[in-house]
Amino acid sequence: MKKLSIADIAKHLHVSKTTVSFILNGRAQEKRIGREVVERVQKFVDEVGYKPNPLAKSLRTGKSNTIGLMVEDISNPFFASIARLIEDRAYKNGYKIIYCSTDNDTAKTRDLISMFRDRHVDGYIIAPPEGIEDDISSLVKAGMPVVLFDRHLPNVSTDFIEIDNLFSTYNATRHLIQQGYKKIAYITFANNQTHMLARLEGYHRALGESGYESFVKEIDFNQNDDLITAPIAAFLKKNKNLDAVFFGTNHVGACGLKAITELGIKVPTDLAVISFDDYDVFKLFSPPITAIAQPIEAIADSVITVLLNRLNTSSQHISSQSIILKTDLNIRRSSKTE
Amino acid sequence: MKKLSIADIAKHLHVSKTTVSFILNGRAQEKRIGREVVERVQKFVDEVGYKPNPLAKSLRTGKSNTIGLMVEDISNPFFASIARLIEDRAYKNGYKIIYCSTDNDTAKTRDLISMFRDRHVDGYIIAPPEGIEDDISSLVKAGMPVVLFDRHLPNVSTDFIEIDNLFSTYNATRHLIQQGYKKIAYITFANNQTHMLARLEGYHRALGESGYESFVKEIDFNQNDDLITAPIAAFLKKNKNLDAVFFGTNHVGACGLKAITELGIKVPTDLAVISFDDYDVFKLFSPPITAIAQPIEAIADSVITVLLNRLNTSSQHISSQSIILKTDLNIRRSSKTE
DNA sequence: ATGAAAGCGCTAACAC
DNA sequence: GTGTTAGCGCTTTCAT
Repeated sequence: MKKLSIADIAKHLHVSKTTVSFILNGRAQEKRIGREVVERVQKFVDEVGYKPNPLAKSLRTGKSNTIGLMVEDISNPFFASIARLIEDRAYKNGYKIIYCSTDNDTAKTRDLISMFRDRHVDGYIIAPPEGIEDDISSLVKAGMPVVLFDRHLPNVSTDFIEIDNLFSTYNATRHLIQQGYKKIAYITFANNQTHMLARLEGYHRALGESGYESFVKEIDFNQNDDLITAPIAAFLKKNKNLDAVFFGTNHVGACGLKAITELGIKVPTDLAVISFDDYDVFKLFSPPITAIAQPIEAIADSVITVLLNRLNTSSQHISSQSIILKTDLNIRRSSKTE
Repeated sequence: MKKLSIADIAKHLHVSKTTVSFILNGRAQEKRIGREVVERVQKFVDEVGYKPNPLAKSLRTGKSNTIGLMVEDISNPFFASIARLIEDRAYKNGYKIIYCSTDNDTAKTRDLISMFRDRHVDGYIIAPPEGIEDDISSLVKAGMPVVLFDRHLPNVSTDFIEIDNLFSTYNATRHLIQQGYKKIAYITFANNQTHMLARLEGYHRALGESGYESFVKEIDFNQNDDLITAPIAAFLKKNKNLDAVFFGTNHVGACGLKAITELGIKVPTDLAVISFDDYDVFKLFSPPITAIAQPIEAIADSVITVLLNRLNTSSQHISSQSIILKTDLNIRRSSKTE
């Protein structure tokens, strides 16, 4: 039983392909096609379960009903959760997602973008790595809907969704200070993108207000956890005078806890701990770790809403919009003195 | 600057589309096209960076170079990691992945399969939910390459990759028994699929050999963690006489630890703990949790190798193959008496 | 060894 | 209102 085409339907019903096509695309009314015909076509289509071939449709219309999603690493729970929510919303709106992990690697990302473009994706959702400005710009200039999230590119004018990174770390650092901690270190990935710079800035600002010294340790981004854990352990070992440590991402935080465990450091008596991103590990660690929770649902929702909006209204005249979302500081025992 | 088509190339070079097409598809030799022509075409194509439109190609050939990946939940670290590895390998082989989460929901999965089929995916990688036998069967009968993983469907003859579930739980339960534990509970999702039944069976077999009583608690699969944690907590509260507990999946394990923490149960003094699947949380919990680690890389590798193999050799005469992989029991402090 | 042309299944401009 | 038809960009048969 071969799959039937619109031509088969038309022939069987003794009407033309056009008529069927119009009806299927909901333009029957607009084209003033007779009720009776519309019903006959609808009925038959339902009966045989005919579905237009999306490939042919895409070739003809130039739209693929596909969204390209590029995250840092799909196996990172933060990105995986967001991907999950975006996926749901996209499918509900008739779009499918093709995704890939950039590893924060510019060259890889460039390849991936060109692959997406070859595949004729209709829109892009990207957590961009450094140095990818030009590629994104040319995408935008070509009229492609592009929504950035998690971070943005200052010189590229396109939609983006971010959280209030600066306030988040500022607020969390203030919390540590209020708890009486004075020697607060900040451990993070070496990264000069908006989100990480803002986080660092929030930390510095809070310390500055209290006239405290800052201790920053930057780790190179890496897929291998040992290469993250080891430098953290070394740093903590060398700086025994610290009384608190702030981890800049969930990944750094998880590796940091590994280092702390290995070194036998007691939390919070020896060292208070806060991490960016909330994560199973932080809730279950003993003591539970104070963490900055990003509003995953709200992020995913905003991202897809903004993108679908662009996709549907072909209106280029909406200039780019940015949405900044709030985070929650979940205070747990790792950062409390009493 | 419009994207050029094969016709543009042909016109520019004063050859026919056919010639260009043959050269691009590496059939120059076979078609005995002159070296000189081949080189000219190659050079020009490289120069202008021409890429054939995959949509048109797909429409014509019926192949989409797309693999459909269906997992239980892409935000589960186990599936996310596997997806990540499969993604890498697939891209390297010119395939793209479109994925979705089934939530172990048969109706949803059915819809998703039909969507994938409409999209003309070339092959399927599926962690199937219960009750989906017929749909998978008809896929297989239609000649589609389908690789199942994590679990399989006994009545469907297609390739699958699994781990040795029965031995894994048997072995881990034996370990608990050797450590002197006698009242060992097994907490798992209510599920009648091959992998979960085998795990349960391994547990029972080990207990049976020692003549110990079994205590099984089944939890309904759910997206909401609280609805998993609560019944576990209730179970543990009601059965204070237990001296060890075995969690059947990483998700149950993580929620179980939450329950244990909330109840203030001391591990392993009050209760020894083992979980299926290894996971950050288990390594960092204090004490670290003994866990059965699945060979993620090997699973992903086998899955994609088997599928690519099917995809390339159009040989239907390879009857279905199954691969069973070994797990590692990572013994940690949560299950040791001394 | 190379080219003309058919056709994959669909949409939409244009004719009637 | 409905039908005819020309493509979208590619592969491949068949003729030369």
